[in-house]
Amino acid sequence: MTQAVATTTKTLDKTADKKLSFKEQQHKFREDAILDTVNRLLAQKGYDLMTMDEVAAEVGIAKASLYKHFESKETLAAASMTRFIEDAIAMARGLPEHLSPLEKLKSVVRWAVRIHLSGTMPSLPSTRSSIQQALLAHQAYVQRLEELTEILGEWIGQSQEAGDLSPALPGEVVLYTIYARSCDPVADFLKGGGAFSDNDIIELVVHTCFEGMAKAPSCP
Amino acid sequence: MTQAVATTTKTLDKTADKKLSFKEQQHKFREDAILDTVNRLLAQKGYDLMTMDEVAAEVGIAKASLYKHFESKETLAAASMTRFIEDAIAMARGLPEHLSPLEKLKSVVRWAVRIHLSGTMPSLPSTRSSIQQALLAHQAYVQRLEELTEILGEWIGQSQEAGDLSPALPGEVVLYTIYARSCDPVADFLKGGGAFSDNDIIELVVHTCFEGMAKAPSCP
DNA sequence: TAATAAAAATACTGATTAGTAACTTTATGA
DNA sequence: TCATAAAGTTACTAATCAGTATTTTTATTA
Repeated sequence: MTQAVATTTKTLDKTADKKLSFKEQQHKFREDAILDTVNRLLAQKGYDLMTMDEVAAEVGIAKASLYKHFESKETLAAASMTRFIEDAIAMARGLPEHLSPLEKLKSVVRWAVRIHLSGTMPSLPSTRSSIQQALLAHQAYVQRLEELTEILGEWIGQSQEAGDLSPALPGEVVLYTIYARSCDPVADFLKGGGAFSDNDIIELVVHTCFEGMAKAPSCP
Repeated sequence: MTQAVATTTKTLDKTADKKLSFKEQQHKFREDAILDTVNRLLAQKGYDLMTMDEVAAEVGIAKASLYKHFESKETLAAASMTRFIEDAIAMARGLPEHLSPLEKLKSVVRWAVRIHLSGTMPSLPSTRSSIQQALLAHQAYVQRLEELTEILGEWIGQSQEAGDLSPALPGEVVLYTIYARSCDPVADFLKGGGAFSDNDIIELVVHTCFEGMAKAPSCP
């Protein structure tokens, strides 16, 4: 695993190690295919309802083969989550420099909600899932999450100093709120209603997240 | 079931039918005890991870006895949810008349977040739970939910007309957002952090819900 | 107090599912 | 071409859990 995370998947990466010949490339390719499927299944049904048989069937391999790649269901889900956070970090780092910290934060939420709406965000439903706790034992995941948190934390501080974000709100509140809005069930409900396009939904979620629902008091 | 829903539980209701002698009273009492337990377990672990053996054990009865009261796990969860919505309706109807519609909406969110924080909100984690869909087949639940939705819908319309809520936001967006904020995982995270009291958390959630996180532009 | 009916407990069934042991195929390199 | 090692497959195990058939207890009424 020579990194090469970046966008979403299927990186062939011919440049670096030529050693990754065939077998190893194929291995990595399949591993990415597995993670893609897991992302989708986690998004659709959540950890508890996702079965290893199902994952194997959708990828088109035998269940036992799954265990040649990942040692347990827990590890598999953790890998899926980790890759997602890595994508988020890459996205955040790739944001244009000229954007204000607040605009950067909004961009992250937009990006996440779009993925959520596409049905490929491996977000474990809510706090209460058998995995949520176990996840904290997975070093790679925790490390990436901390990395992302640091990036966002910086922007939050800057936004508050710049007077774009309410300085009265504790940083953790802003951070958790941004994370929570990124997989907000409101987006699902609105999508289910069918009255709005994905873009509409994204802007509605971002707007209520940052501007709230109350009407801004008009200046006299 | 002569209604008698009201607050939380254990209504003995000696006034009405004297016919409810002992056995029947005991029956209803136990049913309420079961639902209390289910509320707590649903809040803690969610539908999929809650087992009928566990419910029985916590109530202090045998599993088979559970099935004398509720015909299936699904029915049991639906009953729990239904009672909760009934409580919400009673709460909403009991709000002081003098409050503005916006204040009433905020009060509902406050009430719900407080219950959520107390660990007794039977909210099924997110959209992806095996029960969420099945729930829509339960008449009583759907009916109560519609009733609550109508009450809140009215207040939302009034708030928008009064210029308290942004008229640009579609009513459904406001409604779904209020429902979602009522079981917002942000509250759990903040509680887990330990830095805030329940009252702090409630006000933070209500504030970000209605006023957002952006700093209100100062009037020149 | 005896008869009876409701409710509770014991002890099962059958289905599902994470994980594995043993065997087979396939690509690599000598 | 043949030995080998990795990856794949089939066919299992063991555990968990919703739901139930049967027996036992408890409470009410005659």
